[in-house]
Amino acid sequence: MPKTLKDVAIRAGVSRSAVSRTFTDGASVSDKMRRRVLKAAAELGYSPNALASSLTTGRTKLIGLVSNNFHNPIFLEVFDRFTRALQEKDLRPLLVNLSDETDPASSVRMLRQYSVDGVVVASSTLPPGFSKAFRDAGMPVVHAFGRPTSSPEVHVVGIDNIESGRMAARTLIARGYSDVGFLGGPETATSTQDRLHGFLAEMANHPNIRVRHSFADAYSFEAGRREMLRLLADDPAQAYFGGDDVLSIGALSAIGECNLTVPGDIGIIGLNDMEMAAWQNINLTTIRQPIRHIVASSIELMTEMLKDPDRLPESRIFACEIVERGTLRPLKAPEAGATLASG
Amino acid sequence: MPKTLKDVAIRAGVSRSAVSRTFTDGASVSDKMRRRVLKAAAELGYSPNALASSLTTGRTKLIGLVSNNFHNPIFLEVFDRFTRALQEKDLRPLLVNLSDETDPASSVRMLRQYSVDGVVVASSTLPPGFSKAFRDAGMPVVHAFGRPTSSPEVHVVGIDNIESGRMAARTLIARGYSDVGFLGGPETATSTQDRLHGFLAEMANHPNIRVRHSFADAYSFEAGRREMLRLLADDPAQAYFGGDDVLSIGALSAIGECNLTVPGDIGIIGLNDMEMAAWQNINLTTIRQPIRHIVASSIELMTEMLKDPDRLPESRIFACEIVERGTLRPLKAPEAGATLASG
DNA sequence: GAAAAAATTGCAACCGGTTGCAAAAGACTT
DNA sequence: AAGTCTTTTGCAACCGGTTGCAATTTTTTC
Repeated sequence: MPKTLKDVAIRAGVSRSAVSRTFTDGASVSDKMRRRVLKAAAELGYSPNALASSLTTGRTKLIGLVSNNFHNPIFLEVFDRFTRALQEKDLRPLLVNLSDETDPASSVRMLRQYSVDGVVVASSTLPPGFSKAFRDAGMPVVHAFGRPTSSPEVHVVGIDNIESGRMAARTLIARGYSDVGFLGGPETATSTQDRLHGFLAEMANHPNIRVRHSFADAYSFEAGRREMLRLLADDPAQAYFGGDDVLSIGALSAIGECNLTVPGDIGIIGLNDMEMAAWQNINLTTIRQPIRHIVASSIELMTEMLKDPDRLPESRIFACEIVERGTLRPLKAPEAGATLASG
Repeated sequence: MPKTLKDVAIRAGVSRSAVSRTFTDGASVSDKMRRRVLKAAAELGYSPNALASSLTTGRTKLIGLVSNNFHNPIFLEVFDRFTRALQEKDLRPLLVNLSDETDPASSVRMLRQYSVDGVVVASSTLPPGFSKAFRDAGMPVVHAFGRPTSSPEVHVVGIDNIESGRMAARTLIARGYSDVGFLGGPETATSTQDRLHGFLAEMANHPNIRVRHSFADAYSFEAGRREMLRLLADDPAQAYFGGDDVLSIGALSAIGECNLTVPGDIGIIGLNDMEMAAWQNINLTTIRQPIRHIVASSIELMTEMLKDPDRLPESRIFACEIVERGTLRPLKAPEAGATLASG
């Protein structure tokens, strides 16, 4: 049913090469020829078959978009941005849902069968083994929201989780809390570990502050709520650094359910700054992860890789910033500056 | 770099056809041959190129997953379910983000270039013109979350919005509200129109109940909040049927900001039953849209279409159900049954 | 054990494009 | 107008598979 190169060639009375050339830019075609071909093509409603051309060119313009985060609303925004950015560059996202996949092998096969030009892994919880498996299969890989290291094995774009842990700590310190908690996401996630590490490191400078930590078993509302209920049942801290925003919102719910107030009885600071955090009935103080930049930078890295596949892996680290809302007690003006400066 | 059919054929010392046949099921190959080929393939790490084979078979196993709803958290669940269901059937979702697209032409071209086997349109707000454009380009189409009609032009799977409007109305009536409002999504969306229609139709049976309606300009938190703030500023109704859950949560926020209580001062019923609706600090009474079934049914319809492209378009309508939570005043036991029965 | 039927295999053409190469056509010189 | 240099064009081979057909092998039948 769909028209082919040949149909157009016949109709225009020219060779198939001529038609092919008018549709590949940079090819040598006279203006007269081009017009003639385009006319015939328009009459037939022809559009070239990208898959067929990929056979000879070796490029499909297909990019695997791989994730296992289909429950954290922040990833809807991530997908939105990724798909738009890819489309703008004339690339097509082939979505791969790794939600309950533990073995990279089958996803590698899947993506190889479709000869994707590259793979964007968008996940804060997928182990690095996945990205490496894709790379080992010879595909350019960018791991967005991954764990940047000084000698990355694949391109990684993300935030400095250690620093964001410190940032949370400094924020709590500046507000004069003397008994704080780290309410992390899954203990095994590297992001959790790094944030905890930074948090504790910063707190170590303040021996008079009591610090404890515990973990929820997922970056989810319910996990955050459950863990907070547990904490509230037995001598809670004054303020917590929640693993991420959804988890923190779960914690807020738990606090509300126990008829305690925020920030009066308990303070919370999250991480992500998802849309919901700004909702007036949530109004979560949080650390903003610059999603826009992370996505843009990942795509940029990917297009670079497409040009030069041998590019050395690189980590791109973005700074986070505190977004002040209503779930922490206000700064105490005088000491605050001093404390921050010392951090 | 990746191995080809030919490599395997040479290594196994057989013809290319033999290799091809061992990888296409239903083809005639002896056991001995198959083992021999598989061995060679394994040694080389060969996996067939799906795109190349699509050239001759005419099937890419690529399904366009088209949506413009990248801001409503409910769609993350929708994408999750769709991608998993497709993967299970050995189909691959090619994601197309139509967020600011108004003209179907370019998306049709995009999908045709990749010879997708079919298109799933997942959207409650895309005009039917899009689905038709895909169909006219010769692709099997299923419009999920679309507007079912009695003589659909493409397959449509969704809920009966008129009936859900009635359902909301009956629910409010049963709770004895005498002054109710319809707080719709964008006025132009067919889903909004249908729900309003059903809502008003049911209310027409109860002339003693005061009814008004207005519209938010999007299915979003902020739109819902803004419209509710406007309503609260000037003689609000006792209870509202919100366009969907996000919008209703926005309305809840507005109510809270005005220091009014729910359901004491104002009642709200939403639609969707998104995950968040169940969060304890939201606890929204709502009408559940059976996403699971809608997705499953859409995929089922799609696979049917792949077998028989000439299948006549069909509407599949799923029933919704009320999910009782905390944003409406409780049922009044005696009259309630009677009122419901009369609806 | 030979003939007939069934199953397996390879050949070669094809799917819808691209591209190196040589021939043809145009543009420029003188 | 002939010769040279560019540009444009078509031919034909190729990309990585599939498949109809005929040849070959295996199995069945008597």
